[in-house]
Amino acid sequence: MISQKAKYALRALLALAEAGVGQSMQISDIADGQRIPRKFLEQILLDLKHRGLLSSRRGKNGGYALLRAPDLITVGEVLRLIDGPLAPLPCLSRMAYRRCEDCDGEDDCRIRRVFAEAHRANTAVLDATTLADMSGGSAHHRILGAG
Amino acid sequence: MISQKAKYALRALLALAEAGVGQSMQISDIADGQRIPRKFLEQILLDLKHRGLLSSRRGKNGGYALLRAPDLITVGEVLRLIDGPLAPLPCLSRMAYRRCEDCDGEDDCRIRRVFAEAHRANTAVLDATTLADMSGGSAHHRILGAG
DNA sequence: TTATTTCCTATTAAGTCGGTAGAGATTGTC
DNA sequence: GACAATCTCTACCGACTTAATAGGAAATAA
Ligand code: FES
Ligand code: FES
Repeated sequence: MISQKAKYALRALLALAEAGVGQSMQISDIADGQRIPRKFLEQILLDLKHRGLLSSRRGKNGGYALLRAPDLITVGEVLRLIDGPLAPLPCLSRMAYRRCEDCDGEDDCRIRRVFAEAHRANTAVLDATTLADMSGGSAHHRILGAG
Repeated sequence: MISQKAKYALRALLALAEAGVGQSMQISDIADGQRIPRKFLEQILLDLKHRGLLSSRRGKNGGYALLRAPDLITVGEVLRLIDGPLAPLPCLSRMAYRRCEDCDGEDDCRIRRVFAEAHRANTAVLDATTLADMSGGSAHHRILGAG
């Protein structure tokens, strides 16, 4: 399961994407519109800002805005920012690789082999789908749409 | 990430699969051979027995044995038994469906749509790969091998 | 100067993870 | 029957994560 936090993040980003790349929205507006606890959303947006996905302005007429076009932000990227590694095994993570201490060797590991394939299939979808694809309404996106 | 427990379970089942369907192995033998904490493995095997995957016998010369042929036990099934639902969202789980209370409707939910596809891709692999496939050494198995 | 808004840190309650501990029940052997 | 081996069951533990909530500090606009 993805975390509730990641789900909130995606909904918030989707709202910002639909507002437009330069356009800013305030926390309260997003929280109200998307049914997200306000103070929780504060943390999430702040986090996304620190990680370079959003810009912000304080004070009156402040708010958050996307720093990148929606078709350049993938679901996989957002998920990794919020929930951490997508990989089902530490030895398969690209962002947080860790050797499996209880396995003999990665090349021979039969568990690793099957999960590598499942992981590849999974991330093929998540890393190919952008916020723009999600907004579009159609389930098709870059890779699958072309296939 | 899958849990350490699930990883242990798969390794133990793989050991039992290689011993043969009727053949039994003792907890200690599996624990030693697979580098799994003995008492933890006890719980895992007991759990797998209660869930109908293993048979057991107590007392001297006791042990555990597979109740089904290795080519009839999928990785996906084991994972669901140990870790619970594989689905990335409650509204996508077949074994533990729960409505998403913070979403408007499932048909319109854009988050649901992308994760449904990722989930389908993921489980296509996990539900098609059996213990026998894993033992086989080749990365190919039923569905992918045929495609 | 005041209202508005984001920024930041701390705290919390409940749950999960990866074990450990120890007594009980069953089976085989002498 | 005694005894050892083995699985069975329940409880417990510390560390960590999750989904928030709280409250004040800092910046901005009017
Ligand atoms: S090497 Fe990572 S699961 Fe075996
Ligand atoms: S309906 Fe389940 S994520 Fe929206």
